[in-house]
Amino acid sequence: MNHTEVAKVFKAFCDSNRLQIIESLQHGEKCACNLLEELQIVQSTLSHHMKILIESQVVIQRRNGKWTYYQLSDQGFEKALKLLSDLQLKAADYAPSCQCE
Amino acid sequence: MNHTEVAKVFKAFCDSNRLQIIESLQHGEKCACNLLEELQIVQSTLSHHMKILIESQVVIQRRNGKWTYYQLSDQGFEKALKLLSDLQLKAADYAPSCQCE
DNA sequence: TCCTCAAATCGATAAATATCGATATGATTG
DNA sequence: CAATCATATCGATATTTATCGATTTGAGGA
Repeated sequence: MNHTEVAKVFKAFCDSNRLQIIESLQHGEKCACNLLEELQIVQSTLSHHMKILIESQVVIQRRNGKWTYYQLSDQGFEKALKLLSDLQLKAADYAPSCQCE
Repeated sequence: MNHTEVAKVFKAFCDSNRLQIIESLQHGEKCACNLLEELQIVQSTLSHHMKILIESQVVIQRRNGKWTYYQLSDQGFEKALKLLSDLQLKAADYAPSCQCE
């Protein structure tokens, strides 16, 4: 996974509205209309954010007739958590400080 | 911690250059001059990214004379990991799907 | 004290992103 | 099939962010 793809995952958590959407989905599935009621944005803006959340894989969508339901993806979160912990300090092979001079 | 503050933490992981800096620091402390050699950016741009990384708390800096050293903060990463897992699905009190109709 | 050098800040510009209103798409209903 | 409704896409604009060159700041050394 290259840097651009990793960045795409964490982009999910870099916007206030997306964080609010994620929190709203913490307790289960919701349809777009419910999310729209809770947020101070119009429908096209919500659609934009949902697309980013789905691309980051932390949200999955399910269509039922003319309604679309969204829910958090445990798998997506595990993936993000793994990416994050992979970025952490590798204490085992800690190298000496650089010596500029 | 409000949404804007949470967003600030994850902003660290949303840019290719910052991800490269983090990876470069995985094996220990480095000074700005070393980072500058590795990246295809000028000094002022590096300084900009280091500021964002420090604000996100995943990097800490140490000044020694005229040199500045940067290293990853385990504490900062633990904080980010906790924030991320706190955003995850709360399976315990899973609510029924919304019923639009 | 003056000069040098590393890092931060400033100012300008380019690129990316968020937002909205309008329109298109695609499924359901009458 | 035509109308309706939920969602996606489009086009325009505003805001944010990344980037650079130039300047400032602040510590050391001559």
